[in-house]
Amino acid sequence: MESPTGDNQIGPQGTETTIREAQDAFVASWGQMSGAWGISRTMAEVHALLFVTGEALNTDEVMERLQISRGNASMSLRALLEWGIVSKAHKRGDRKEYFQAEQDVWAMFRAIVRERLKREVEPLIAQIHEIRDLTGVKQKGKADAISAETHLHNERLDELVDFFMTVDQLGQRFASPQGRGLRVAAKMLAKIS
Amino acid sequence: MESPTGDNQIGPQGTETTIREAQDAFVASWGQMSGAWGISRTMAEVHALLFVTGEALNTDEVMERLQISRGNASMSLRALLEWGIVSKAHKRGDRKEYFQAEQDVWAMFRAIVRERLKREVEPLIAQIHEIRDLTGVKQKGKADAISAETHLHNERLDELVDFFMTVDQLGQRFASPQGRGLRVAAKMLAKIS
DNA sequence: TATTTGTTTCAAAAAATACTGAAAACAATG
DNA sequence: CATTGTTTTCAGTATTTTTTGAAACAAATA
Repeated sequence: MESPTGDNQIGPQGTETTIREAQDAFVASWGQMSGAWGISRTMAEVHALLFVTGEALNTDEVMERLQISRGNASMSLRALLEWGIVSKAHKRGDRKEYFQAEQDVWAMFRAIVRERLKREVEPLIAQIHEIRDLTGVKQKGKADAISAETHLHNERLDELVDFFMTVDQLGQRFASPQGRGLRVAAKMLAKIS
Repeated sequence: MESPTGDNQIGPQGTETTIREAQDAFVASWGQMSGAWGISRTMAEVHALLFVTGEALNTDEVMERLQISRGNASMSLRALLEWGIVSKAHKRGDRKEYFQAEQDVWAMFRAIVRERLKREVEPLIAQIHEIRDLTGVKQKGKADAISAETHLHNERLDELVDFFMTVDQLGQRFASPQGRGLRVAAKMLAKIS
């Protein structure tokens, strides 16, 4: 079939082809992980595309490159904006909106951690707290007539809440803008064998 | 309807009812998180049930309590065994297999981290490495005729691999049996404000 | 204000995923 | 090795999630 788009096939054809293949392979690879992270395949692929090209693309370019519908592209891009790992951009003399991915990998994962704490960990802590209160408020002093079974149940939930609160606090530190320094700390810590 | 099972309704009825409700609430709550973690709702619920009751239950008890089919229960339990957060147990004079959840919350998350590194992070590192090699092997010395675009592409993937390798190494330390000590370290680190 | 261009929404369709239930495989016991 | 009790498998079905595409909406232009 003939190419309907006037694609920029500058430079030696071999090189250009290879980079496009590498990009496509990355998009597919990133998309495969989507299931494990609780996001849709398309959302992961759109992010992968923006990240790996490093360019600011508009909705039509994303649709064309990933062969997806307009609605799907629109929703995926909006979700990525909400996650804070993609931002809007504009080009002079063009009314279309362009989208670009955060290029700093550490900044990108700080944003992801921030968002997952907010969406998953914190609501879970709140819920477990509520459930915990069903079987007696946490207070050492009260020598109430609590069955051994209830006591164990309470201890299990307390331990869980404690764990998630630690995760939340650690995550917050990592995710905060000041958390930048953690990049160095983490790499050092990881290396010590 | 009449209760077909001779359930152990020992103790004051009020107390027993409350703990059952708290357990059910926890099962539901834990089940809700399943989507975000890429596992099925049932698998999360089965784990929640075993964790929150602290008991060793057999397949029929799990089926009855969660109102799920035998096949579903069997597959969920096996998956949990593979994750290493549930183990088999046996009762004297009973041919059925019983299942119990890891009760130490930190040990449980060490197992989860270990498994997720193995299933998700490490394969991803391998894949990105392959993709990276499509556009030239990593070697500073080679003053090859590489386009600026390719150079940037390579840098992006290198940064990503580097990040995931750091995560993998940090995770391994946390997940290792020796990582036990990290529990204390993490709690301390989280508290410093 | 009408027109043109671009974006969002959402009901319906498609695709992916999870669940059931019954049969097969397996294991313990006499 | 036949019987009985238990677990696993898997084809078919049900449910949930994702995607499409067209209408509604919004913003800029003439």
